[in-house]
Amino acid sequence: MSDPSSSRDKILDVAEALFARRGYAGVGLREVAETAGLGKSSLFHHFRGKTQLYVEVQTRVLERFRDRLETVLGDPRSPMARLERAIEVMIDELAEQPTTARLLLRSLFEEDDFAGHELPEFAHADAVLESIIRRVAAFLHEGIAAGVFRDVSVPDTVQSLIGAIVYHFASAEIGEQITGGPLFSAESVARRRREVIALFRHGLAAPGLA
Amino acid sequence: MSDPSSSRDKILDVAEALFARRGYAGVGLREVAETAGLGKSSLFHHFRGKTQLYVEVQTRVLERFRDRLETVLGDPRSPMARLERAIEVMIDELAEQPTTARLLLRSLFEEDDFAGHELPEFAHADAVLESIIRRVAAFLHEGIAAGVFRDVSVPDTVQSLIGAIVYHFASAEIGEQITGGPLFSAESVARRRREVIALFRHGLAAPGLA
DNA sequence: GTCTATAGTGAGATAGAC
DNA sequence: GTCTATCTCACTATAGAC
Repeated sequence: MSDPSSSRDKILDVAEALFARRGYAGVGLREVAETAGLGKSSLFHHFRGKTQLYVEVQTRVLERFRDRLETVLGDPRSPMARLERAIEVMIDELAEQPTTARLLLRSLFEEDDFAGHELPEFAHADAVLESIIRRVAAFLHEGIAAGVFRDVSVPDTVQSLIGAIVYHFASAEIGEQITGGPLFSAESVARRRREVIALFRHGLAAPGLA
Repeated sequence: MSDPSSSRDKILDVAEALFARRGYAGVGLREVAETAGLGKSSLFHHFRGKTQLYVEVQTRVLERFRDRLETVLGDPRSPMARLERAIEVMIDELAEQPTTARLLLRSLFEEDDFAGHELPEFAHADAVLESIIRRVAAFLHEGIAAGVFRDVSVPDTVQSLIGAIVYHFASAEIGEQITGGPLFSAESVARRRREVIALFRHGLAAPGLA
């Protein structure tokens, strides 16, 4: 979370927490403003409107995620070692910031929820998301070409990774009901890392390379 | 989808489609009523309010899902064969009704979005969801005890299954961007079935039983 | 069982003083 | 850069005629 020295950053931080919990339509600007310690009208000095605020929140989250993923997928290890490190890094990123997974999941399936598709900021957020997806897909193709991974469908594997990693940390109350404990405790996160890595290591490994 | 002979069913069908796309807060009763061919006030003759309507929509979806899952997990085959059939059945259920996955995913991480936790209908919907989760967890425990599955964390595996199956069909526009084609076409669904089954067959199999 | 009319509230957004 | 005041609109819900 950025240093909320300026009002702008404070608003973004507050809006991130609220949008993550209740989504675009479920949050009112009055609540954002009051939580940030401002009057409602002051928001419009910093953002052109609700949709722009939402898109900027999403963009911050997507860029944070992309930056951490970029560094780990680019290093010169074996595909399997990089897969495991990438899963670790993504899980750690989502575990450190409980709002991230929910916002990410919302950005993945909520496109209909708000009107902002025409904003220039929306195009940028979309480009960041697309670059993340392309980066992961390219990495999987490498691993298949190297004979380390099975000849899986890359798009389906991307979807399964998103499902296993992002959904879990977005699932909140239900996730805690399923796991029978907190999602974000150190031991719960460590177990999730182990389990997801094991699932995909066994699930993707080329035959004979188990 | 039920036969919309009665106004009540028609309203439920319309509300299901709208809530799936835009969530609880994103849908207004005016739009529901008009799409169903009624005046806004007529909704209140059939439902006590917006939250009850939403919970009934969710309940219908959850019960449909539970019923199909129940039959396949109970049959007397090997755990691995049942796992594969269960994945097939769940995917087919989500593929036949494009609204189902989105509503299911919303019910899994949107608990904060609306106030209806005190409704008696909510308790029932919650019980259905819990029974689905318990049923899957019990099945995984059986397979581990039989030595067919690795000694995985059952809750984490439940979460990974939900992620891989439900998220994919809820991902809509982004999912189509990732896969480069429609999510609900026959070939896309068939590929998803193959890929998810393969991932979990290899990912869960006990060593030496690949 | 559906309608019109309306109450009552809160939303997003704007104008303009300070 | 923040505020008060206000506009306009949509929302959930209710009352009561037909």
